[in-house]
Amino acid sequence: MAQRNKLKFIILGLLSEKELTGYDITKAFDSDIGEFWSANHSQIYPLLKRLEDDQLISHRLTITGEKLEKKVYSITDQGAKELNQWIGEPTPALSATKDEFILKLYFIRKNNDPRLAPMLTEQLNLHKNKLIHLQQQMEKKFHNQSDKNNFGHFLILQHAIQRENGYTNWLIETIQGLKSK
Amino acid sequence: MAQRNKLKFIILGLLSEKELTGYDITKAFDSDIGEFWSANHSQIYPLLKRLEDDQLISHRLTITGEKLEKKVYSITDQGAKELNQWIGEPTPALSATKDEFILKLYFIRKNNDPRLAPMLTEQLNLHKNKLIHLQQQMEKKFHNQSDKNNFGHFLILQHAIQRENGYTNWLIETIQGLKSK
DNA sequence: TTTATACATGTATTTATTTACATGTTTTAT
DNA sequence: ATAAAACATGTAAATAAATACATGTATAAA
Repeated sequence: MAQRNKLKFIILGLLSEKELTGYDITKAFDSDIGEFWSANHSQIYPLLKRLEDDQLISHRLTITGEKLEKKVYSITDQGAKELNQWIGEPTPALSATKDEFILKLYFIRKNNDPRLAPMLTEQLNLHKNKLIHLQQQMEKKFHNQSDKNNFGHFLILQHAIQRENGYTNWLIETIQGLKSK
Repeated sequence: MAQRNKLKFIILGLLSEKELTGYDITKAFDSDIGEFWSANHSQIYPLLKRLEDDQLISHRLTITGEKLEKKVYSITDQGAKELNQWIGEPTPALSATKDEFILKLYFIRKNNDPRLAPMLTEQLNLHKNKLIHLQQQMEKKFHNQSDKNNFGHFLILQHAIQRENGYTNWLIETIQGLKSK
């Protein structure tokens, strides 16, 4: 599904906290943001250029070592304005969660299909690992009390943990249900 | 995120149950399949043509009324083979769940941001309605005992209900948490 | 010291997806 | 009878996103 330019707002959002290079932004999708969005550097670099043309961000050059040039991007007032406008807008659409495993499951008609157990077990492993990873993130970033300056991040981590917990429980119960037949 | 041709398998999967027109397939995304995937007719019609070129499906013409032509598509043996191969393959990737609301939440830093309560309430309404809709679907399609010939569909409905239940509970608790401050 | 890995930034190509354009028929409600 | 809604099938254009191509630097490990 071609999203309506959410990536633009992700970049603005990341830059609203601190200045970053294109590489930093790319890396963000391997950690935090990666829990709920994905993007490649080949999409990010051209978009940075476009956002700068639109005066939503600007950059300055720095040199690392002898000659490695970095473009460090910052958000402009106009960029911050657009970001906050987007956040404040209603979010009425509940987009379909495109989960390939669920899709495959839909086309399995019989409860004695021999592929069911291995499929469910594979997913259980994946979601268990994801849950562990999320719990570690939570521990690492919000150990005892919640960081007052990243409340949204705390909430989405909490939500993701809750979701993966539910997912694994459903998988476990479904696997149990298969065995008792 | 441009998916790796999942739509192809959705079409094959739908046709593996019964023959359908392009219009029928388009409609499927408004109901069942729509819970976890989306597609427009402008994507479906050209793909039907391509799948027929690849001999995974075939069609016959029928006339409704005086002259309304319909192309009724069926899956071929080769198509069924590819479908089952896909279902049997591992599904190792856990794709990011692209949820615009969660994205916005991530960029809210302060727990006293005035936008939080209305945002959470809006989502609570959406997810409550979705939950009700899913429960109605479950009641309608699998009333007393589960249909033995649509076990996968039963499972994904169960999973979706579980997920929306968790989502609404999390929203309710988060809204409660905001008030007690 | 050399090698692997991470840092850093781009472009090109292909594919996926959305929105809009375009046309006509049949059925149902008024 | 007529109008609205649903049925039915396409194409065009724009945007989003993935994969592959392309190049070079800095740092950490062996």
